[in-house]
Amino acid sequence: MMVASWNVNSIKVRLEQVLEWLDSAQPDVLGLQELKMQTESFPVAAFEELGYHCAIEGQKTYNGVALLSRHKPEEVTRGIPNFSDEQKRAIAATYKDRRVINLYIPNGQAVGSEKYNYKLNWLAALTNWIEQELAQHKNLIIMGDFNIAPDDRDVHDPNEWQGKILCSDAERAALQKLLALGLNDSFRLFDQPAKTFSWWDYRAAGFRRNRGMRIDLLLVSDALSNTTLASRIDTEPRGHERPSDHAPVWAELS
DNA sequence: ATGGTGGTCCAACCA
Repeated sequence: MMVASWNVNSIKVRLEQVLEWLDSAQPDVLGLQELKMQTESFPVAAFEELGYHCAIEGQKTYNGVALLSRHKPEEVTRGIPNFSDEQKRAIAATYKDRRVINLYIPNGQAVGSEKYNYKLNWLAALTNWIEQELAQHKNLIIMGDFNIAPDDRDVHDPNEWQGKILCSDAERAALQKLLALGLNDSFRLFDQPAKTFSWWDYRAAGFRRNRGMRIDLLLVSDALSNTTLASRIDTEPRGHERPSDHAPVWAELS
């Protein structure tokens, strides 16, 4: 089973690139973030033609997440239960014996800002929810744009980013608290090349200079860690014309 | 040099 995650930064602009990637990579599940489109406008027919079901949580202009899948989604959950949020950032579904959660975690703008506090509150609500999900679903996969670089290996220049947004102690501690529930960063279950990133700023030729961060993650529950066969980042689409600023990340599970 | 690019949607916000 191949699972993948991609922040597409507008599904309208990136539709052809996503269809092309699905056709070549053939994942069983693909989580998309930053649709920037209302649910009713989502191009369902284009994905159904490739044999994918769609579960969508969209909104106008900002945010928005979707799960595309070979199998029919069951038990679809939209948003974090019992957490009031205008911003559409979470969707979950069950496929056979596996629960998949797709997240677009808030960016947080700058440490100490109002958006940063929203991010930390969001992460606290997420952790409460995931604790409940894990109690019900041993086989849990959490994917998405976490907007957190787990540690300094995931940052092109750790000194430059020390204590800044995506790297601050409180964000990293929140991620560690989530992992401590019984989840694993699938990428780090394997040897990986140094300086492997999933996001590069559009500005200042970030991709060409590999000034990136690894902020797109695929977490697998303890029950699934021994069944995880590979976890990679496909940087190829980031070099396309009119690319998303994020690359797709994927994992293969037995 | 404290910017820069890109998406949404047309002024200003978000990343």
